[in-house]
Amino acid sequence: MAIDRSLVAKMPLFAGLAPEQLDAILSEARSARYAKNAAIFEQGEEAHSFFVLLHGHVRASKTTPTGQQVVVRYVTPGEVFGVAMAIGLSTYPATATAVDDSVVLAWPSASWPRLVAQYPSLARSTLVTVGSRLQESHTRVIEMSTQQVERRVAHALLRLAGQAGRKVEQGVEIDFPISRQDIAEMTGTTLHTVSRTLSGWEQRGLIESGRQRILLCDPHKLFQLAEQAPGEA
Amino acid sequence: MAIDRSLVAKMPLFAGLAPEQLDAILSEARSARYAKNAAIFEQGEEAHSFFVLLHGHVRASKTTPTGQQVVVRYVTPGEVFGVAMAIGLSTYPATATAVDDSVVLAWPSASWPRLVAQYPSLARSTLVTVGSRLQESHTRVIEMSTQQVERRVAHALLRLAGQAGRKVEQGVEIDFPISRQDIAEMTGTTLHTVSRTLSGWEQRGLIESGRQRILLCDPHKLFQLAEQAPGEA
DNA sequence: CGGCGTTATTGCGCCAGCGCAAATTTCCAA
DNA sequence: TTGGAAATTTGCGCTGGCGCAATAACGCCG
Repeated sequence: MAIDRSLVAKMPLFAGLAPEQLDAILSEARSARYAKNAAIFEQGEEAHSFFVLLHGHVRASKTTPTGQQVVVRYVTPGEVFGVAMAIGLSTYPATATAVDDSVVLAWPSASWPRLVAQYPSLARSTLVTVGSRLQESHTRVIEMSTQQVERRVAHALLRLAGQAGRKVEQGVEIDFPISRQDIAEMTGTTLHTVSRTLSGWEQRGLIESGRQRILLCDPHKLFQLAEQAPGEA
Repeated sequence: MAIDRSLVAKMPLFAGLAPEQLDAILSEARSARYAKNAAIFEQGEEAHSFFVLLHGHVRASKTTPTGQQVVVRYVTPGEVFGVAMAIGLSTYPATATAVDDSVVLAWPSASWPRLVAQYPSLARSTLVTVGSRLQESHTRVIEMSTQQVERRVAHALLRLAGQAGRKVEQGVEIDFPISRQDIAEMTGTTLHTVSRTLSGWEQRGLIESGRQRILLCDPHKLFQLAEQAPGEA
């Protein structure tokens, strides 16, 4: 069963490849479907494959030795993930979980060296991808170093809305199930504090939320909140 | 003035290159010396060059719009830095400052696309480098999310000692000038808290410190401190 | 050798946000 | 429809560590 070229032609990873080259690469992939909450791979496991997300949403998270979890990022369709081999790791540094029913393409990690040798643009675009994740991670470090919780949560919501926001009548809704706990693990706080923060915003009409569901009603006000200096309340 | 191949032959960036290839690459580099506290490049500036550090130590830091600084990392000899172009940026995302008299090799960023096309192993090794920095950054996010200040500072010191530790009679000394403020900016705290923490350790004989100087007398105890669960005091 | 700027130390008060715990709501499966 | 698990909300008390401010030590340079 061949995979349709049009599904992936516009992905950054495959930029600069001729249609035949793309077909050749795709012919080596298998596609797989993961149900909501299914694990795609686990932290520490042998990195047998790398992936491109076609449909759905995937959470990448790390667990500390004491069992605490931290969400590294959410993967949106079109992104690569699990590229451990490319960055010199033989095991996955994080756990990938489908947060929604998801469809992926998968290649054996063992094919990576040959693929990059054959198609140098793969190395270039992967470098750009990893580089931008490094920037994001630095941004997160800076936020955690210099901002208090409310602003961090605001930033996190706006980022999620930008990556996976679905426009609806009353605003922008985050297009996959996400809990208070998840947001806490993204922002370095506790689900209690996130709950309190969101409750406050809901009362002020900035958001509307429910079980694993968040709708941004007033992204602009939220943005002001995220950017405002500590003094100006 | 040709640059001696032996200086750089063992660097990961140049792994897998033949001696002639190495010479060809080096022939395009210029070397430069920066005095202590000199800026090598500034955040936001056009990314004209990328660098390899030959000697000395360089601090990479980011400044927030409100003027707060965060230390991204310390560069040790043999490492590349300023590879903005390779990760798709046209300006430097951080400021690089020599913390000691330092010597670098520099290539024009404009040469990067040609160099990687010519020597694909450059892309591969840069990908590994950027990937490992991503891991480090994630580690830092996790530490800031889950550990309290004392453990974070302990981790930071141990990491610095590993990268730039100089064995002396009484222990391991960090081999470049570093202030309490610097450590605060690495760990997401304030210089006051760092000072108090280090004072405490000094009284317990774990370290010895002075102006911009830190000596680890008992790295093992420090390690226990860094790894111990919050409960076990 | 003395003055000055930088860096480090330390005391004190305060508060953002954590930890605990209990109640409540929502969803799902049987 | 009902039972139960998971997610969320909220109150309360406490504390780690920040902010401020004053002092002290260090090193450089004239």
